[in-house]
Amino acid sequence: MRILSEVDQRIRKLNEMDARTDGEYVLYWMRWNRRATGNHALAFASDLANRLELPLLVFENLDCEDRYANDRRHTFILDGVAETASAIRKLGAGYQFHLAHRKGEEPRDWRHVLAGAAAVVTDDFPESVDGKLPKFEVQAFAVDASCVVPMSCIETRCYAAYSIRPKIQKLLAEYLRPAPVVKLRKRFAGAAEKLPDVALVQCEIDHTVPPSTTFHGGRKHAELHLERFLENRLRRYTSDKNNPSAHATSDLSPYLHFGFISALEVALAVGRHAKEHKLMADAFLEELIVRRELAFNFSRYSKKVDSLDELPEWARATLDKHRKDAREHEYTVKQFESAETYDDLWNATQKELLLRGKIHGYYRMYWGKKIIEWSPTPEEALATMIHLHDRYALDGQDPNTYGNILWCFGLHDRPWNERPIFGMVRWMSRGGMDRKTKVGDYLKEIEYLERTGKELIA
DNA sequence: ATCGGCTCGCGCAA
DNA sequence: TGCGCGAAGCCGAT
Repeated sequence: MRILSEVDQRIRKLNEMDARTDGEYVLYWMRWNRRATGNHALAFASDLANRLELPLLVFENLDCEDRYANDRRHTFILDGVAETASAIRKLGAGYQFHLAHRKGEEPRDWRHVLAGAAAVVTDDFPESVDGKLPKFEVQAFAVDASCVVPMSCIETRCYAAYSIRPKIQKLLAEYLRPAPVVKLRKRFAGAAEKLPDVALVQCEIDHTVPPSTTFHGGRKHAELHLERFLENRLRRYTSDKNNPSAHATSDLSPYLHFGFISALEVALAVGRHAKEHKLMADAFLEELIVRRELAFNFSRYSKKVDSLDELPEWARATLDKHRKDAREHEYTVKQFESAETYDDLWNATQKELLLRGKIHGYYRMYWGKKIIEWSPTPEEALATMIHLHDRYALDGQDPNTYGNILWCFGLHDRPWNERPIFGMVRWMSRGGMDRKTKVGDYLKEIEYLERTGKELIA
């Protein structure tokens, strides 16, 4: 009983319909949480299937609709499909995956799959990032399986970490527990459908962005990263997290973004190590939960996440006041994209994005601040950052990423000394990077990665 | 090396 | 109504 009430806050009815009595199964449309374990949406769908005495069918798909759809993201997603399929089928549910090859192509059998559903469950995600969900002609639910503390528990927009932190802390005891494991009572009948043969060349996507040199998709790789973090990195986390060449962070953001692993699963795993590394765990959980969920809160209460409109008033005013300030260096999107600035550290961070598909969190702040400094206007700087993330980052198009990018413009931050271009928005300098991080080691690492396509330290 | 000031406004105590 | 303090810093004074 407890479990159900606990799950309630995660569940949003998408309409007032009843389950269809002639339905053959409950359908879970897996979109943001591509995993078979630790998934509240899957758990709710399973529970619903049991209550209706029906089997469960999981439908996952990948289309070419995103204008930035490319080999990198497609590969990362497809890496995980066989694993997900086998794990879902082991639960006794059906699993279908559809890969669209053309833009505008409706998932094969989608109408047919929908027509057989007594009810539909899908992942809940902030609409400013997710877009509008289709109208379902059948009972439908959206479940928040992304946040540790469900987004709906925080009923106001929060202006900074300090305002969401106590709210989350208070609810953590209730929500920091594993997603329920639900045993399906009815097996999905019928032979397992063959997974699609993957021929990326045939997909109508951008083939000029190659797969990441470093990150492979799927549950197994997510778990390997988590294990490596717990074994080798967590104990150094607070001292080294802002020194990229020390590799003390989890590198889990691509896996969290595609839902191969959940923040809750990571938090619980870190919690089990917390006795030995209490302070480290606290610092990590602050970022994994408080700051990540502050970003979800921002997306949830924003109309647009890719604009400066939602910045605090002081930030918009101060950036506007300095709009016409002279730029000592100014670059075009193309120059940024191909890492052609005068600053070797900045160029290396951009190359990290081009090659690994992800920039270390600390250097990403520097990367963003410099794009503001070297762009003709704040609006163009924002557009450049979003373009580069959309195109190259495996953790792009995520509430967390929009939060990180807009932080560079003052979101969730406070004013500081007024200076050119930035006004009172916090500034970061190359001197600071040289002082606080081992820039030389990082440059070597990226140079090696660029030359060989391999990581210097495996 | 360390420290205070910078500057605004939310959120809570009173 | 007042007050403390804050998403990751910088700079200049000591």
